[in-house]
Amino acid sequence: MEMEPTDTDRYDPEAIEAKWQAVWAAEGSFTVPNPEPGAASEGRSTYVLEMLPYPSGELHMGHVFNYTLGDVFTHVRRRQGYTVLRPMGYDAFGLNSENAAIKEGGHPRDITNRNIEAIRRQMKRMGWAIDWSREVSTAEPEYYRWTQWLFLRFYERGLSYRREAPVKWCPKDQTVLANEQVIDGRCERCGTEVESKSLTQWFFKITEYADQLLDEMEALESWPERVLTMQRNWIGRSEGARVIFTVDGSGEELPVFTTRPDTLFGATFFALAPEHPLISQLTAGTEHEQAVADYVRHTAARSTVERETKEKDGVFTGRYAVNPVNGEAIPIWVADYVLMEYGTGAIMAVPAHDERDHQFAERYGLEIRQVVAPAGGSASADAGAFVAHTDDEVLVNSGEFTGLTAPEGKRAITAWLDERSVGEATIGYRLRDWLLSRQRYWGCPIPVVHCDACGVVPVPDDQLPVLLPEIDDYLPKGRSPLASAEEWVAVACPSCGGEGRRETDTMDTFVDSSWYFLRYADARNDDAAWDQQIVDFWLPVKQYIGGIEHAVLHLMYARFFTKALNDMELLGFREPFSRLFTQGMIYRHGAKMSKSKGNVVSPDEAVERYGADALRLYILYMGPAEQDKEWSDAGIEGTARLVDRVWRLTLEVAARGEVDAPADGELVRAAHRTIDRVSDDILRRFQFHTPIAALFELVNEIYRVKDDPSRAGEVRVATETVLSLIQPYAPHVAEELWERLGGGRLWETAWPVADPALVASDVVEIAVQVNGKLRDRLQVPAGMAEDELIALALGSERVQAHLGEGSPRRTIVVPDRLVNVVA
RNA sequence: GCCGGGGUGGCGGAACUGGUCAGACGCGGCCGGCUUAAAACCGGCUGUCCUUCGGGACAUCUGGGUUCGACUCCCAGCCCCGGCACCA
Repeated sequence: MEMEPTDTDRYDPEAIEAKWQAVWAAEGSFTVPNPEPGAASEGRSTYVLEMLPYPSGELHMGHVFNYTLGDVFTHVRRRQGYTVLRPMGYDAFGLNSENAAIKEGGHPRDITNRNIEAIRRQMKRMGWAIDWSREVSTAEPEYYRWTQWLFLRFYERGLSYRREAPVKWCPKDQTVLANEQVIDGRCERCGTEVESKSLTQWFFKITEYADQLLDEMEALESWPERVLTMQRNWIGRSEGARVIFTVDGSGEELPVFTTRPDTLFGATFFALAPEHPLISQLTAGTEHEQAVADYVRHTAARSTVERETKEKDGVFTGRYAVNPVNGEAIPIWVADYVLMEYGTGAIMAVPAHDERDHQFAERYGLEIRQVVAPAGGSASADAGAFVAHTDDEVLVNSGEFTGLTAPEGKRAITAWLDERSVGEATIGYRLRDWLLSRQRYWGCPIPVVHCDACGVVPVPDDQLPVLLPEIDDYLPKGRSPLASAEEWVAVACPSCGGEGRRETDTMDTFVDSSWYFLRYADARNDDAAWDQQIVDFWLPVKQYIGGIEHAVLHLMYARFFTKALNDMELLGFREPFSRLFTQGMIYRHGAKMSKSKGNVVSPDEAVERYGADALRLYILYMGPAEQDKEWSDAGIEGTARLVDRVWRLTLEVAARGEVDAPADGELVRAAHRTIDRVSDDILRRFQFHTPIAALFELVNEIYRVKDDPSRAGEVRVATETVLSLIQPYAPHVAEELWERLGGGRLWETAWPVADPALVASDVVEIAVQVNGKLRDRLQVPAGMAEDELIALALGSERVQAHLGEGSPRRTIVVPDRLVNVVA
């Protein structure tokens, strides 16, 4: 008679997950102590880090993916005997959280704290092995005190400064944005078209590190090529020359930047950006003054997007610039395709060799003079700008430089200019300084005081933190809401004691997240941002995991911070993240999961339905971690089935107790091969989906023979292997079943190592090919000699059938793998 | 335009340094078992075409090439994705 299954026999994820989560919490299982002073960071300690979440809502599947990936890696490393620092925190300040608060109606602090609680609960429900003793929130004074302290260190070194500059303004968010936060002329967060304004703002001098950010990429292991490319593109280094033209008549200098000094003899006009400060002076009192002023005004009224898309236009100033290389005076125009932000805001225009200059010259009938020609060719009739450049092109119509190749010409002309102090080799960058101030409430206050007598005065370290004042009306209104906290703003000048006013702008959230990975190492330090010995022990982060969307923003800012702090001798390393892994995004029904599209599957929903373990397995099984993936509701049922199969299998094995059957055989060999595959995939290849396929295979194999009593010993060994290998992916069910099998704490056991003798097989299958086509397969003992293999292969009937008459011309043997007979 | 990454069944993908019918594993589909029945579960089949059922031919975006042997290497092209872009 079949017995009714009892409750403890049925797989109940909710109950066992709650049980083990409680055990881990009670025992502080994943808490990692700081090292003893003087401990070397070499050897068996490591730092695994995933990008911290914004608490602007609940966790979504992208987070589940990110943190499960890190969790699997962490478990394996810990079981290999490594001490793994694996902390968690919340990027709690900033537009994300503040906008969430505005939407929900409430104070940002309350909404943020509520979201943090929800996220923490979700994280615990997923069973991630996090060291909760190091949890930080960037919006707490214990944290942002040190953000302010760091700002002051940058300020002391001239790496943060204030200046008036044209800046990008988001009219919806009512705040300025960093260049990195403007995508296609729109606000990165809300998609609103940004405007241009001239404002006095705070900047970090990241441009000073442009070359180091490029050159020190060499030190980065296994950063994805696309991330490095994006950073290179963003920094936009280009080598060229600074050439000093002069205003005809006044002699005033008009420097330009060009990457093509070899085309200097082809400059037929000169152009200034409409914002160029010299324009009014050049035209003052001339007949052109009115027309030029009108043009400048018109251009200013155009949006950035309009200016970029319409046909280039401009206006003549009536003045001329003198070309230093030949003394020629060329007309100075004002043209809207010249950008004030790049180079010097002025260009020498070479219509024959630049597409844009060519268009402009055509439109206004300006001279086009070819000075570079293809090798062996000569100056051709005008047929558009000749911009192709290969190294064998030669200079023509270029005075004493005629006949040189283009690269030679570049060097020679630059050297000629340099000798006469009218130019020099120089490098241009696309990268601009990082605009860090924001006219919003929910951020870290900038710790300076403005004093009429003393100017900008830093708040002394011992007066930190400058607490963010509690105000009711925090809504953005164009100037910082902090300005309305009058009692807070009014403060004695730390320098002279006179009347001072606090800075009312707050910092960009990316400042908070540019150093959080340092704080984790020494999260509870009340005396310093960190103890350098401790930070140097854990860091750099050995494995960083996060979304591709931070390829330029966060990842470049954090690199900049680390380099600057290293230069201040606060850190012993120059790159924060040795290895980086960027995960793909999760889609459903072909679109990114989002509330507005109604295609969201919440982690809570999936956990309730299938359990955290099935979700953890599925999220990693979907496909290669670095690619975008499509969520499938049916797909998760596959891994839920796997968990259930393992559950039923183990209970059967446990019910049998000890068995007499031998604990070796083909199934044990299969188990050892699986150990090899799983370890190699995770540790060497950083691949997380194929190990699950390997586990599916092993479980399938066990199921095929599990009812054969003579194999009960093998079945037990293989089942234990499955539990051990699945533990990083499905820690709750693995732990529960391990306990039921009579084991101790599975998460504390050593990660299994395959026995090489069991991985290798004594019988191998040899492929026999004729002319590269497979015709037969032979089972032979491993290590068979080549001539024996050839003899066997030639003896095969199938081979003979395809060989026909005559003897083979050649045979190729790959030991233990194949024989190829060439007829 | 410049830079980077890709293109494999109905779908997600596997094949790691060129070497066993390319397509593991999962999803979906088909068939069978169990069941009064259904679900669940268990087992089998599932690239295309031909077949005398032994097998054979074709097949990893397209076209060439290297090689005994190519998803993998080389050349040319097409397509998709990402970054940068009036950047001088």
